Amino acid sequence: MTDINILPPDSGPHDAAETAEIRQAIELLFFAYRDFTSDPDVILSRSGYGRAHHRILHFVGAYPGINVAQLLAILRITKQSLGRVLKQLLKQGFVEQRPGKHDRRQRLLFLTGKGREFEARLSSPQHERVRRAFAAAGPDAVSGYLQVLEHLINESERKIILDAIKRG
Amino acid sequence: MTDINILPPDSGPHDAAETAEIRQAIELLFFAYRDFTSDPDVILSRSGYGRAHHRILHFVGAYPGINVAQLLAILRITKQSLGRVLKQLLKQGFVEQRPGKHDRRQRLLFLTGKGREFEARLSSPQHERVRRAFAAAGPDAVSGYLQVLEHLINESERKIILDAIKRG
DNA sequence: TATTTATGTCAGTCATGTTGACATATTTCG
DNA sequence: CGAAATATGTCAACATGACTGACATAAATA
Repeated sequence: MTDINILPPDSGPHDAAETAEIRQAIELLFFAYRDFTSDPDVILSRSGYGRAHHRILHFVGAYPGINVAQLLAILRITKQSLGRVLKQLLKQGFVEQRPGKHDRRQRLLFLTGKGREFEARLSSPQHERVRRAFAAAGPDAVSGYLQVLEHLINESERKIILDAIKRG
Repeated sequence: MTDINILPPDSGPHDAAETAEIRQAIELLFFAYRDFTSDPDVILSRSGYGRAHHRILHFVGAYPGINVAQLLAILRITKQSLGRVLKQLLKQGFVEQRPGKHDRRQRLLFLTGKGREFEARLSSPQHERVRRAFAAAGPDAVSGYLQVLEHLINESERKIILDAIKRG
């Protein structure tokens, strides 16, 4: 037992206390996201739609005139997956398509009045949750929150996404 | 046209600029979570497992001796859903069960050595992502980030969850 | 004109969630 | 002690939303 135990045991490439902090932060993100996404689910399941519908409604609402390829890139799903859900939203009159001005192969997507109404109803409990959390945590905390989220995004796409979000 | 247009148009119960800020924050959370969860997917799909397996491995690893009911409450799924995935993890020797000391009906869950190893491999890219984001954003931002996440959690369970996370 | 691109669609499969019903062991209550 | 409640497991059927692979059409581009 001639060890000189200055460092804590099992201190690998990363500090153990720091690792615990990271684990806690990961769990916090899990729980926050779990509750955050549960808000629209109540309304959705009563209406016979799912989260996939909400995601489409959100991004078409936020970026009117978005095309199919862009939507696919955002959602990271295949066109077959998107197609099934989007077809329903078109048929129900929540979303409409117009051919692109410059490229007439493209189908630009827009929410109809009915679509905007439904999207707002789905989003409102989520908006309220975020609004309350921001108010409770205060502006400095919000700023830090946004900074960390930005850095969690893949660096390769970070700039493009941030630009799009701010313009949207 | 005798309107006195002092307020911006369509200013409902909430300020329009604030609403835009909330929408941006929601999208940022979506993109951050999307990329955050994509990390283990690469390893998982190569191994023939899914996110459901990872979630179980994470929480059993973080809370050794957790029982089935607690795990169900955290994941918010039915015991049938949990059962299917947990059964595989037991059979593959990643998780083991021991009867509860006080209540022998309970099955307390633990990771095996093999399970700890696999969990660490799955989590490491996620940990690295968070670690880098925290380092880039700085300690004050991290503190704000955590504060906001806490307030996004349902208020009714917030205290219990936070206590559990900090003890875990 | 030939090729590439943007989109749509058919068919089959998989992962993971759901509900409902029922079984077993154990604890707790009257 | 015996009855009821609890913790867990399991069977079956079904829904949602992912996936792959193949193929079709219209429009842009080389």
